Amino acid sequence: MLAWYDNNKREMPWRDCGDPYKIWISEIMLQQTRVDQATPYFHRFMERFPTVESLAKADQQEVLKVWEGLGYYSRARHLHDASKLVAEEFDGTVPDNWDDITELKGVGPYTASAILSIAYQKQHAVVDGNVIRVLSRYLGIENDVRKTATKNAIQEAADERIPEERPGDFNQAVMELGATICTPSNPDCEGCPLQAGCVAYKKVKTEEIPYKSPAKKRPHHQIGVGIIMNEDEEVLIALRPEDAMLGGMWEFPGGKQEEDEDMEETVARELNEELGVEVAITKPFMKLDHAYSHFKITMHAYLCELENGTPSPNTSQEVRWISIDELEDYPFPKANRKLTKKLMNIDKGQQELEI
DNA sequence: CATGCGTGGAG
DNA sequence: TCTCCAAGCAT
Repeated sequence: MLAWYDNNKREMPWRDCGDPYKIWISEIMLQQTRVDQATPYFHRFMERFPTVESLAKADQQEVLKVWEGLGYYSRARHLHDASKLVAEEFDGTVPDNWDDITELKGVGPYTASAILSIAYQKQHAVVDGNVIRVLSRYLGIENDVRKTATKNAIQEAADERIPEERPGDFNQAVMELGATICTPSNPDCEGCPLQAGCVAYKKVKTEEIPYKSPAKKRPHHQIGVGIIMNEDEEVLIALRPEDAMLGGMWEFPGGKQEEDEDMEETVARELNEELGVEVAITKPFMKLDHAYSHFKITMHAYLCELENGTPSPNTSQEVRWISIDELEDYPFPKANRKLTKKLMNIDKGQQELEI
């Protein structure tokens, strides 16, 4: 296993650096995220926040701005909170033991094991999606891997096999094998160093194992959004509640279409509920599809004008009028970012025409 | 213990 | 276009 890894390991941001802070950041970013997607974010993050102290001193908005586009934004908020704990309670050093490190927000069994084994050579086995796939096939575990009980059994099996020597490399080897050889479909069994002892291979069951019960279908919602523009060509944006989905990110106000309601009515109603104002719809601006983790939307955005009232943050932390130029300075989630990009492109085009 | 949380790439 | 899935965690 280790010999295979030494000959086949890919370039990893944390490899050979041994810096617990870098490994911590990497592992948080890699939760539910592919290496290729996280890598550029890792480099930008380290450039902006090179030390625990620099991260602990930063504003949450700065952290979320660097995280923008990576998703699962609670990871960024929890990481930021945890950096303050490390700075204040652990002398700026990432803890090197289970009890302390699992006190950090966002650090669960996987991340704790990864940091302790890779940064500190401690004997803790990681269990992630790759390990679940490799071990379920290798051991012939046919139970539903969505179940907690099955994952617990795999954790036990991994704990029994984590070696005293090079535990971090062993963990990375299993994950790497899962990412490159023991893939979900069409695994490369002929190139696999574990073929001889693999139950799934012997039983010709690599397609049946791991067994996963069917996922629930994601509902599809129609969302109406209002881009309110004032005489100074500023637009109104709202800061989402801390503990909500996309918490701490900015957005254009809006919400779900209700039955017997056309989309312009939806926008007017939502803006009235969220801001306490009356608006007039100026014209349709953009329609786009987007998929979140557990539902899908079609977003219908309209340009609006304020007719009555002063916007107040009824359902948000804060509302703010900003110029089109400033939109890029604020952290927006993906769907809203598509709207700001179009606004910025139009704005730029007009300026060029005026010149 | 089950469910809610983003996004982008692959098939 | 659609579904699945990827180095999980908090609640």
